[in-house]
Amino acid sequence: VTTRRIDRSPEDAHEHARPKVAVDIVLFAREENRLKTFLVPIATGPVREKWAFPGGLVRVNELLDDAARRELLTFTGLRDAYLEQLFTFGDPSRDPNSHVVSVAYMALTPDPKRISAADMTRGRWFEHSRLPPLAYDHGLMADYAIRRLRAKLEYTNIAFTLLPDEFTFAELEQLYSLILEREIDRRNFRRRIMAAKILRQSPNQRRGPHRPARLYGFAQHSLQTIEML
Amino acid sequence: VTTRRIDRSPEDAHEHARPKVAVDIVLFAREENRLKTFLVPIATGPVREKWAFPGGLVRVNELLDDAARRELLTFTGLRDAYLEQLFTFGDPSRDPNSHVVSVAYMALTPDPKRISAADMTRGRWFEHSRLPPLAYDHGLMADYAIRRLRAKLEYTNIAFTLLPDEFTFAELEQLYSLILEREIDRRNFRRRIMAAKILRQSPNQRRGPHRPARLYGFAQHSLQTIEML
DNA sequence: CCAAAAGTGTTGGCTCTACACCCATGA
DNA sequence: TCATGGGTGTAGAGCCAACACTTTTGG
Repeated sequence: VTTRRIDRSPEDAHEHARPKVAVDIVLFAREENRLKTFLVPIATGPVREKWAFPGGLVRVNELLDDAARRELLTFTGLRDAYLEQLFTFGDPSRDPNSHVVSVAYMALTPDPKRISAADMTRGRWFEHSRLPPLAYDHGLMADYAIRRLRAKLEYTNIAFTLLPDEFTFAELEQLYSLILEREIDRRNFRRRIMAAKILRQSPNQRRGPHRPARLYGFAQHSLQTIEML
Repeated sequence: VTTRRIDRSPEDAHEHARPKVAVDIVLFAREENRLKTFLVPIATGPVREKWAFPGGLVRVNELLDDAARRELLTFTGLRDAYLEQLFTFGDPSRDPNSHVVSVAYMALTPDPKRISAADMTRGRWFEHSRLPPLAYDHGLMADYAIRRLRAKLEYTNIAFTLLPDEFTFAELEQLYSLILEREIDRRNFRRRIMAAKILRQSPNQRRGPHRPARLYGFAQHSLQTIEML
């Protein structure tokens, strides 16, 4: 009888002959009405001169989510970004150095500015539509992440992770338009968002050289699944 | 003899202190108009007396998909099931023996009977709605898999992986009804499936003590994304 | 001729899309 | 008073859900 997962294989005789486990984090934020992604330069090795998402090896007895949070903190100083597992990339040739299985995460933060100057020396923001050459298979990860983000915008309240506590309807609409890369009808959009009941209205207003805008916040800061577009 | 049944800190603190990588496969098939899942008994160790999905460690320089195919072949003899990565489970406590990060896959096959008698000694089919106690976090995997399958039934032609080359419309409808656990209106269903243009009509018929049924097959045996329910 | 499953259309309600003008404010 | 962005309603089209009877065969 074949039993499960008892370490019998020849590889296991020598302990190092196992794939390593890493996490990589595709961090998105909205800045200057652009969708941006945080990248770190690779200084040495076969893929130097390229950029990569923040990431690193998972430690023994560490949760995957914790490893992702730890690496994100290390590279950006962010402590409370939204995190979501995307996909696991395991092609042995994805990293020319050794066989690394990488669990890709998407991270979303409302304030890219919170990354301190010190942390900014470790990497920088790029406009998502104009990424530099990426190391490993990080181009695949970028594609996967943006597709997931687009999909979730349409059927969840995930936008709360990318907006500050208070924002105008126009800002919410711009966020959608930006990420989905299409124009959005203001009236239909407002009607649907209101029907979804995911916003609370704030007593405050945003003022400017024009009619003041009402401010809103998300009613819940946890992911809700609701058909909205 | 099992190596490293319990690999604990003294050794793990050093260079071998890395999580292992495994794959686990949630295999679904339709049999006797029930949705069934293949499980393997755990013979020994802390979780004996429980059942688990087929799976095992990923080898160095092996693709994740290849590892999943290999383990599926080992446990079931199936060579050409549909395979799709689901999610990666990495809680260090999920396996009491050691820290194993497991990449869960969903597998789908049209003919559960193809599993030979020899392979059936390694495990057996269970009705998905009546699973025995599962080892590790395989209950989570089962949930994740069925949710993914339900979702994909609604917006892809994934049903081709669970049906033989030719089938009647009633069989297709039963498959949907079975997995989605709800009744389906025959007329509306037929209209939508036809509108999606995913079927080719066969010249053959299925006969019985009643009006013969036209046979159909899927036009493409590759995954297509098309809104269909 | 009976039992059993296969096959087929229509209607009303609802949802979605397209579309343009007035409002409130600061300068 | 003007420039700027904020806020609002409606009508027509298309889509979807609900619903029941006739057909074809084998026994």
